[in-house]
Amino acid sequence: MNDARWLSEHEQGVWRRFLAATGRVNDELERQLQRDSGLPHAYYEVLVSLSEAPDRTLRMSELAERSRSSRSRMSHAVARLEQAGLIERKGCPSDKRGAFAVLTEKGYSALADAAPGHVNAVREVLFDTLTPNQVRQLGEICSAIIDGRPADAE
Amino acid sequence: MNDARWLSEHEQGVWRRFLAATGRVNDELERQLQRDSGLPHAYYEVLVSLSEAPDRTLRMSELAERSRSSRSRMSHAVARLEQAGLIERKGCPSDKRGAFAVLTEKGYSALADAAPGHVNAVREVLFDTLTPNQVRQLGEICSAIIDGRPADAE
DNA sequence: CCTCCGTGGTTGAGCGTTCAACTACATGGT
DNA sequence: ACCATGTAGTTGAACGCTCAACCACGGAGG
Repeated sequence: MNDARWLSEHEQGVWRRFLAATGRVNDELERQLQRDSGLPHAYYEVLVSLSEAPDRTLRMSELAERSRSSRSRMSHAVARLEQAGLIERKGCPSDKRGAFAVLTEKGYSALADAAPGHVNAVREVLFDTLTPNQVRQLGEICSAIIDGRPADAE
Repeated sequence: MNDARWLSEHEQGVWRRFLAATGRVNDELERQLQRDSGLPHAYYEVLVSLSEAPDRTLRMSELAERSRSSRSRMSHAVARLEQAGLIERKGCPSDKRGAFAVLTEKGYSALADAAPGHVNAVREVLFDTLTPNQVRQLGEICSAIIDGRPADAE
């Protein structure tokens, strides 16, 4: 068990705190949303994506991309949200394989009801605990991770 | 939909990148571990906790705490890992309600086999993309989030 | 001793995610 | 026109997590 580039003591500390911190953020959000709106965070984000799209409508694959989700997952999710009346499916005339997901009125108000509590939870668990400088740093760190290569930061 | 402390443009950008970045890290690790070892990341961490404990043994509740997990989840997890032969359960003589989880030899070698690839994945997705300064910043940010209150950082 | 409550841990149902098929349609080449 | 290949989306089974209920034991008070 000693033939690889192990983490230094410091790196290991950061890594464990990273897991603890991101775990805490996720758990907090998940519990808050589930408790107050009966929605998993992933489904909440689907509603957000649709609410921001023109005509509150998106292709399934667009929706999957924006939620960084697989097509399969989105299929299941939309099925569930449809049966809850928050989304409707519509076929695509120009490409008969395609399908649109449309946010219903009920879906929009569910989102509007859920949003304030959600934003509040995000503030409490993240932004209220960080200095403005740390928020900026976190933004750059996340950009670097997303891009998957070193970013030029101070 | 306008009666709460909404996020500023900048905060929203950071928040979305935060979700994308942490999602990416999680997905990457989950896939790598599942592919190369057939273990979910959560189960891998259980093995790590046990491997670091004296006699490679821990009480169920200790194990749950260290993995920031519920007792129920740990019960299911240990059941699964036991049936895979990586862990054994032992009763506690002094408190007949209690139960110990013990890492087996097979469990230890499964961990030893999985560790290098895992560490490598952690490096690739996180530490290789950040400057040393950013790593330090990330550590402090995570500490602040864990503590749930502002930390005094530069 | 007995009762009451708190604790350690397990169980089962319900749900979301994953993975590997699978259907249906589009598109390019011959 | 035909076939191959690729793309859009769905489906079902397996699995992990959550939640509420539950069992078994320990400890304190009467």
